[in-house]
Amino acid sequence: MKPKLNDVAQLAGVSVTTVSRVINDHGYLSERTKQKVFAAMRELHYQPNNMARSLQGKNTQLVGLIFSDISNPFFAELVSRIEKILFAKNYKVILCNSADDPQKERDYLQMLMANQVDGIIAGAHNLGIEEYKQYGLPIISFDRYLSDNVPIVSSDNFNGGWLAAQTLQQAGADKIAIFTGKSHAGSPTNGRREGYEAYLTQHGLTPHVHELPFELSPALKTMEIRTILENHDYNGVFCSDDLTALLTANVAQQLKLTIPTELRLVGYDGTALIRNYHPNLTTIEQPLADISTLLVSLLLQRIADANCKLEAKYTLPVKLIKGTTA
Amino acid sequence: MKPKLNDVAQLAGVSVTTVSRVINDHGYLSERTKQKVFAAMRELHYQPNNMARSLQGKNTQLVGLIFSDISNPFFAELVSRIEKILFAKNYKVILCNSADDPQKERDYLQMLMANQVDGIIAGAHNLGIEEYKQYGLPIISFDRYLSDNVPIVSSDNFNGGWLAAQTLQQAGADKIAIFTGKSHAGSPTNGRREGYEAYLTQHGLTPHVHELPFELSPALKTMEIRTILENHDYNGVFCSDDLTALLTANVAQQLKLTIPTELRLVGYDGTALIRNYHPNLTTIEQPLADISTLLVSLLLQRIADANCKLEAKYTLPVKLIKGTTA
DNA sequence: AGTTGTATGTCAAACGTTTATCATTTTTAT
DNA sequence: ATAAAAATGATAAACGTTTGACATACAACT
Repeated sequence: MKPKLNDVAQLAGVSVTTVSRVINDHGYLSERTKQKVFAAMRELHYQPNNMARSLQGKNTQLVGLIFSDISNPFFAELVSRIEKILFAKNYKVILCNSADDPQKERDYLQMLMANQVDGIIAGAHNLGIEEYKQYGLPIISFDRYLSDNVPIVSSDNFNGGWLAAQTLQQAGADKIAIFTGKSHAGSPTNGRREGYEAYLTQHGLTPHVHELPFELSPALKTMEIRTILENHDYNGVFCSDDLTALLTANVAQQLKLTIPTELRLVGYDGTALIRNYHPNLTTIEQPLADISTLLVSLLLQRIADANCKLEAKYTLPVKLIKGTTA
Repeated sequence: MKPKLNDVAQLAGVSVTTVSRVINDHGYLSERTKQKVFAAMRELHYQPNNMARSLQGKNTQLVGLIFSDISNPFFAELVSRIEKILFAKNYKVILCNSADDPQKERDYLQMLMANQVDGIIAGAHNLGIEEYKQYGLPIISFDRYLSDNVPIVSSDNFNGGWLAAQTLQQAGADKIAIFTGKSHAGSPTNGRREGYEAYLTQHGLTPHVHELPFELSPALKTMEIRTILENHDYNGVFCSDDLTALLTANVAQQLKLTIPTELRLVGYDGTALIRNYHPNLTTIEQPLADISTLLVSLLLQRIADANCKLEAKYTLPVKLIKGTTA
């Protein structure tokens, strides 16, 4: 069987109390006993049982991460960063792919509660989850409204949309469309569209909004995009995420539209993946490092003090990544 | 405070024993009491404390996932799939990004032990982790040798390399290089190189092996590739992963090498991401769905019966995805 | 009538750890 | 030598749940 506190105590020739004191650095302890105990722990490969510890009242040092799907590179990078930061602070991460399914999201919430997580970072795309309120658990949200007392961290979507439109115009485009996700209240892509629209109308251009349902498969999305590009003579397109921008670039190639002379293209997100493997793509970069750091930092504050006052919304600046597509 | 078993019992007007019986479906129970208890649980938003349950002997239903870095799309997709399958089977996932750092990997192992996970699926890239042996925990490995009693699931790397070489030759290439990771014993990319070499030598061609250190940044890798392509007149390149293939394609474009007429290109992995967003890339697809299913299935077998006999190695077939680059 | 099966209850031990209390011993300082 | 401080131990309660032992009650069969 696995070694337990008692076994360590026996091997070290001390009492359980002392071993526990050593582990928790509690009360008076001589250097000599500490060493004896550590030696015994090493020899037995002893690992304190976290279940028992947290039953006692200790934190579980577990954090739940709810995102729609980490096979999306944007979330993959975000989750990867968050995990790294949390691990460095001695927290572990329980991963939840909600797949944008409200029921799954609810199930995940239940499960995380049952596992006594110390807090949750959520960045899924569903809305109307009333449940987030009732659990008196520290929660921080990424780029999405969950409930009144849940702080939101996001990048400056409005300015991002504005910047994208500006970039397209300054690159010579004057018939500029936006390809974005279905807009429901609270969705982050709304801000991007609004920024885009604001820039265009302020500069005497007409916005052309095309909503591509988020859940569409890439193949279907490609078809839609092809139809759109064939039936309008846009010379500039702002895609509200980089993956859609890639699809658009593919379609442009099929249609023999040269980029950027005939069609200018701007994406959104600017993950490391895109910057590294598609350096040509002009895009709006979300500051993923800062976002991750802030998300974690806010969560830990809430965990340390459940009532600590936090802002309702934290907006981080975006950055234009100038490629060759616009 | 959070509701506990006792509160549910009081509200339902039954004993704690009965509530516990309902939850665990244990012993005789009338439909009426069951309903009463469920109603009370719902009303209180009761969630059994998993810490207490597992202390008492129940499984934690937690599985540790150790991968080098999920910001790599290949691992992102793999982890995403594994998580989905496990969630459907009522398991939760603790995510570990080992970053190919043996010390981090050791720390993660310790942590997972401390959290009483029921098992581990590991697909990191380090070797020589003796620790995997001593923990008497069900472990399944993806594409990597860990220890004698740890079953390995992998795709048919040798055949993949063979197929890639064959595809390049049949597309008209006769000076065919391979860009692969540093080869250390046990690394999966070795098989791919061996398959490539075997095909070439058997067909009277000379293998040209270029090892690009795995940890090189994409920018440095790009420089390396550029140097290589400038100094040799290869007309076919097999990259042992798709991301390197993308870099190679970028470099080819810079050097005005047309693909596939002047340079033929084959990648490896064939994630959904690549298939969806780079449908042109000819690549060798690893069966990620089958791999995930098998990894989980083997792990659950081991969890159910720690001594169940499993094969040392499970090799799944790969598939050529014919694009336009070779 | 007695037997059996079903349904519930009471009680207490157990899981592995933490922590408080009280007691005791050893060390150090004066 | 004496007091104070430091180091350890023994004991037990607590965390929330499961589970077994045992008791009781009521129904439905013979």
